Formats: sequence, structure tokens, C-alpha cells
Amino acid sequence: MPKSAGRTLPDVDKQLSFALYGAANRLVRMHKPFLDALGLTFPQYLVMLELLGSGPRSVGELGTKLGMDTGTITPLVKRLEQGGFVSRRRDAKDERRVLVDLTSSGEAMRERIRVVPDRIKTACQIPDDRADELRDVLNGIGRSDDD
Amino acid sequence: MPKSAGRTLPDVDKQLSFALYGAANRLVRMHKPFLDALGLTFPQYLVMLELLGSGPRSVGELGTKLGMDTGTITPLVKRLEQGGFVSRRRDAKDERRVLVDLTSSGEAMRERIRVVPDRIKTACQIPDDRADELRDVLNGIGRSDDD
DNA sequence: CGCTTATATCTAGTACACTAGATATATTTC
DNA sequence: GAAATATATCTAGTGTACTAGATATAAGCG
Repeated sequence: MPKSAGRTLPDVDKQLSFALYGAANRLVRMHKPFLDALGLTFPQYLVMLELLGSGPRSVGELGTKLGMDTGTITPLVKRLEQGGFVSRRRDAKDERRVLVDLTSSGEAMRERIRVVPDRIKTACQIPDDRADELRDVLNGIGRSDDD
Repeated sequence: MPKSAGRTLPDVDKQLSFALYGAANRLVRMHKPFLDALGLTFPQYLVMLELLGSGPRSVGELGTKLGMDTGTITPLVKRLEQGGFVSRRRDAKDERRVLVDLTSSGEAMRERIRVVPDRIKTACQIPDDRADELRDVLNGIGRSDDD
């Protein structure tokens, strides 16, 4: 067996980075049946949550909030637009910006979207206080002490 | 209790799923400078860790271990092969299987790969015991009580 | 032996997520 | 007010990650 001279490599599934990467993938998979029923992908669902919670947002603001590049957000939002869930228009105040807003069809999803987090929480079987604690730890990972 | 007027959508960044998704993305970004120097992407790095730690593996075994589909693993491994890090050959014992093994060039990366987890741990600033605890919680997420 | 079923891998098509570079509008400076 | 700079978005290209369907080998059965 290639156990190499003295130093062994830490087993891949002993590593936090692997655990985190896998958990995120599994979490997206868990969402899929619920989101398929709504015609949304996971990142699209995050954008919808933000719009439902905070109102119209520019492409750049969505990227900042969700920690994604505009090169990711633009095609994602275009698919939401094609699905009829959001509208895109130039900001009259600053024509460089594109404002993304819910259509009536998107707004109408509010109640159906709202139940998704609860279903996931149930499936995860993690108590609320434990989940909050975990969330805070995760939110601290990989941030360069600003934002 | 007012029926729906009072119920607001939970803020997107109060949610575990969002925190987990974002943390995984940030973690991959943290790895990038180290892995770029080795000519690896993050999932390719996970495959290399597994091969360095456990020896030759079939495509299917890699997929099971890493929680990924063969439709993901196959092109990924082909890129590793193109990079000269691994070889692929049919298993003589069962010609349905494709065995992935390290080349000498791949084996030679052992020491350079081994230091990556430490650098990340330092950058994350999470104490070891805390990281182990977090890892165990993450490993429990989204598994259907088998595997 | 030929037929069926199971297993393992591969191919094709959609959707992220990133980087780098192009385009378009705003703002500043002279 | 025209040129230079800054900001916001978009486009193109690479690499995951998924699903569904195709191919190829293996194993079981009449």
C-alpha cells in the first residue's frame, strides 16, 4: 500500500473542507424536490428570498448580498426573468444599474417559498439553537474580517 | 394571530442553508491560490487526496467517497489525466470498471498537497477541537441514514 | 448457448461560479 | 463641454454538478 515513508496524508473525510463542500452539495440536493415544484434552482431560490424580503435590488447588490459575482448573477436573473418571476429594468436614477424586481407571479410565490426552510429544517433534524450556532460559525468562515 | 399579514419571510442571511452554501463557496475561493500553484481545482484536489491516501480507486468508488455522480467524476478525472497526475485503465478483474491511479508526477505532489489543509486551517482561524465538532455536524447533514 | 438483468462508465444537455475583457453610463477634471 | 477616470453590467470561456439516456461488460437463467 502506498502508505509513504513516515508522514501520512490526513484522510480526506477527516477534513473540514471536504465535510463543508459535501454538506453544501447534499443540502442543495435536499432542496431540489421542493424547488423543482416551484420551477427554481437553489441559487435562484436565494435571489427570490432576498427580493421577497427586501424589495427591488440591483444586480450588484444581489451579488454582494449572496457573495456571488455579477458574471454569475446576470444569467441567473435572466433565467428568472424568462420564467416570469422577475423583471429587469435600468435604474432611472443611475442608468448604469439594472434593477431586479418581482413580477406579480414572483410575488405570488411568497407563501409557497416560505414553507421551504421549515421542510428542510425538519429533514435535517437539527434543533433550532444548534442550527443558529452552526450558522454563525459558518458565516465566519472565509470572510476577510471586513463585511 | 393574524393570518398572513404578520408573517414575514425569514431574512435570507438568517438561514442555515444560505450560510452553508456561502461558506462552501468561500472555502473553495480560499483554496484557489494554493491549488492554482499546483494546477488543481478544488474537486480535483479532493480526488488527489483520496488517491494519495488510499491508493488506486475506480471511478465509482471515487464518486461514492466524494458524494459525486460519475457524470461529474469522469470529466474531472480526464482533466487530471490530461494534466499528467493520474492514469486510467480498465480493471483486468472486471472490465466494466476503470481504475484511476497516480502517476509518478501525481505521487510527487504528496508533500506539496499535504501542507494545504494546514494553510487553510490557519486562514480560517478555527481551533482544532472546534473544527472537528463542526465537521461532525456537517457530515450528518443530508445523509439518508445509510452511508 | 443465447437472453435477460444488473453493474459500471460514458455522453449530452442545463445551470451554476469563476476570471478576464468588452461595453455603456457617470463622474471628475481641465 | 470634451477627455480621462470610475462604476455597473455584460460576454466569453473553463470547470464543476446534475439528470437522462446510451454503451459495454458481467452474471444468472431457460
